[in-house]
Amino acid sequence: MIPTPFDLLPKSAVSLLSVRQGETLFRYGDPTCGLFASLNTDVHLVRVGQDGQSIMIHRATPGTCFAEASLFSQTYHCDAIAQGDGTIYRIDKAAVLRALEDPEFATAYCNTLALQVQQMRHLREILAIRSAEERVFAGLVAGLHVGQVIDFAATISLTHEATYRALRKLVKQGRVENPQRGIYRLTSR
Amino acid sequence: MIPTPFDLLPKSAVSLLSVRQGETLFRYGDPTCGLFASLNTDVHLVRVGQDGQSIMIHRATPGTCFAEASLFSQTYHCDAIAQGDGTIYRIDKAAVLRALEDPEFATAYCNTLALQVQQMRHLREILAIRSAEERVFAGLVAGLHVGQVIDFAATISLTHEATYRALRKLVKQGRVENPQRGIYRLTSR
DNA sequence: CGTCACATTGATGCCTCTCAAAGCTTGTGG
DNA sequence: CCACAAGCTTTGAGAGGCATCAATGTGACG
Repeated sequence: MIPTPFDLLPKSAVSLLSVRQGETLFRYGDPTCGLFASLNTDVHLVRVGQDGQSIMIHRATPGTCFAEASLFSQTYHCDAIAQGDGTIYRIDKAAVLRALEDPEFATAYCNTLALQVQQMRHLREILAIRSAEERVFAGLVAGLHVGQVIDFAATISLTHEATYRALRKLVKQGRVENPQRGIYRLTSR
Repeated sequence: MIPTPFDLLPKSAVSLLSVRQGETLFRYGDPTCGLFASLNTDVHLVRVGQDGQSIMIHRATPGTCFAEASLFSQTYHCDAIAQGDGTIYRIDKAAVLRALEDPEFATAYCNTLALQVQQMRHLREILAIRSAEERVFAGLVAGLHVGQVIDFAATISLTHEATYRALRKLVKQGRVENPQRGIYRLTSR
């Protein structure tokens, strides 16, 4: 149920949290107790700017881990807010640090982290694309999940209006198909 | 000389490469032989798009590692091109995988990777800022090194002209100081 | 002293953001 | 079963800002 490296941990290391939409898992400055993995809801990691505006720095999706850096830090560096009702795994910090003694776990975890770095670099590449049309297309090529178009737009840092217009252009060009209202996918697959 | 975790490796795991500007360290699809750390020159990781345009996906700076994901992959997923003459460390893939058996190394390396993920998320936050002025300021706050303004502009995905104009505005506001031509830093530090 | 790369500033146009409104779908309660 | 609300989807009009093209200034280096 939990993604790759953490099924190697003892059961006691993992605890289940039931959360409701809008609930805060941790706040900036809280002492770290571990990292998290969501089962079935998005969790937004946001940082509150000087003028009170919240900026999303990560959109954790079901099946992915977040707050990994907390393992090596004394406090959390952002706020985590559940985007819906659901279940979230909390993985104990001390247990993970202990498990790193096990080569199999250590290797698997490094693999996970290295892949994440690679993915973030890919996202960075996409964000560097100026044209909304090409950015949306690159996002689709990257395999980003287009569930709610609004969330997809936030992931690639466009307004949802610009994203809709870009999607429409891509559909007209035949590069993207739109089988249902609100459903988009690459052509020929 | 090499950043944190890798001084734990045996000397034989690290080899030095002398490179010249424009030289390619590896290409997309090459079988992986290890990861790299540059001593004194930038290395650009670029991916070549369908229309032949090269897109920078990472700007490795002196003292940082790159191509970590190659440890767990059979081939490289981008091209690496040295931006100047200099020396680059190549760290043997097999040696690192072996070193992960050592808990001390494994923990240190996970720490490095987790921090990198955190930094990438921070960069992602910066790239999401629409206003050039605020984006430049956020880049400075993040501690991004403003050596060549042109490179700094590329890092935050702005044209260098927009970056110069934003810097000028920030200087006028007193948020940034410009002690010398081409040198910018935050005020009061 | 000439070349070259970076730094800096100017003018223009396009593209995306912003604000606005209407269509579509789902769910809820009367 | 209908009405209404709420949220996503879609499209429109206008404005501001960044990209783009262009030119000049400046310093380093041979």
